[in-house]
Amino acid sequence: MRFSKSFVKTLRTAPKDETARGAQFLSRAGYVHKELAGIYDYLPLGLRVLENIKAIIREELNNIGCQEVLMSSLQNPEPWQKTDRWDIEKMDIWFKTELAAGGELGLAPTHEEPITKMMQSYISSYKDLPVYVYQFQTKFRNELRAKSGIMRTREFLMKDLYSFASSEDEHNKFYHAAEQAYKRIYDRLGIGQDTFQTFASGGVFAKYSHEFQTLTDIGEDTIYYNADKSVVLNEEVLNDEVLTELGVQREELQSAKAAEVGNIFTLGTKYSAPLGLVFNNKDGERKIVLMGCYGIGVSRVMGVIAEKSCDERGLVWPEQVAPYKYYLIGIGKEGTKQAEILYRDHENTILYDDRNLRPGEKFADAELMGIPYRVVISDKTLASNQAEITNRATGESKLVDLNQIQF
RNA sequence: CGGGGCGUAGCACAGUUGGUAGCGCGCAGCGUUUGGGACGCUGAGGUCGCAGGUUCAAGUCCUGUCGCCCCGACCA
Repeated sequence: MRFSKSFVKTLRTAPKDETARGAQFLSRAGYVHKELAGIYDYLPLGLRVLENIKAIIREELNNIGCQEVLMSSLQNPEPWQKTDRWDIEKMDIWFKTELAAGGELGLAPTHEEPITKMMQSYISSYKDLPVYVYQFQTKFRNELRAKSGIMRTREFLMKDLYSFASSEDEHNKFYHAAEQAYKRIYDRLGIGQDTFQTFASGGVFAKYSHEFQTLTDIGEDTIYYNADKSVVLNEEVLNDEVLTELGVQREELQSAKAAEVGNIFTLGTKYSAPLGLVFNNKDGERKIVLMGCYGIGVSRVMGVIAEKSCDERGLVWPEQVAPYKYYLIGIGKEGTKQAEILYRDHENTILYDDRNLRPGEKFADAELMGIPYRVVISDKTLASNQAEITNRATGESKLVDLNQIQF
């Protein structure tokens, strides 16, 4: 991308309605634009980050046999009434709307009910199982209080995956595969080091669920963990019974703030029973399908990465999620000429700052945006036919021969 | 939803006892600059969140309403 053609501008001061550091940088660097509290637009750079995160998730899920779909955002109340979740008393985060012709509709807060109903059309035999279906989809949740930029919002992008199995064995096998896939995903997103699979409340379906919690001061959850972090649990399940079950003492555990970046649940027949998702087994008996659900808040993950990967000057994206790998600056007449040539061959990986500005402003924006490598070509570097490459994370610079730069 | 703070130009802010709105950044033009947000001159940009009310006169006072931030509660 040519910076001069971008409609987005960077800001020198942070909008006063953002207080989280990562959120301030995302606004200042032009990744997102705020519409309302908890409601954001993703600008070209922000969209590229989201797409990079999605690509990693998609790859890992496809690898364990999942199939991608895209379901509707407008939802039929009927299956929700059957599971008793349509009532605002039962689910207080509903956004509801209505049809011009009469009748209510819901704006997708999640998709257990619709997908269970949808799968009725396709599952009728044990031969159809197991099956794993996921999507990247916008969810709407009428949160009482949105906060921390894109970390807790009323409209957000979520990857939700649902598994359908014919037996507990089959279910457990996939549940485990999903755990492993999640770990690989967080590793590839650059937050694996600080992300822990955590025992959490099972909500209404099961005794426990597993959350994936990433350490960050801005997180809303408090997690407790032992010395080698082999046991990690959410504060909400910190009680004697659980401690005994996990075989740890309260005194061994220390606490930290963390943000939930994923959650996996065993649903059992919670939805398949009331909605009648059944299949015939080998003996011709009707059985209820066993389900699981597995979520990752894609936009929240982006917020968590931004929050964790930044310094006084701005963002520091991990290479795999960065919107561009290189930020190219040409200084001086000849430097600019060479930069143009370089850019033309690598338009998709280079953010080329071709604006008619002094170098200092370009350096500042390169750092604010957090592009992993800054490439500078100037008379100074051209004297030896080289370019200077600076690593955003480490600050280290090195000179590389122009014809040897690997893009 | 309880408590606290706040809405004035794209962003950040000032605006005295009520007297008809200002600074910085950014933006436009010209010129000088060009390896760390440079400078000079000129200029554009506001129904002061919205709606009522009080007053000769409201950014300022009153009522209502919408929205924003923080703490807490809540969070399949």
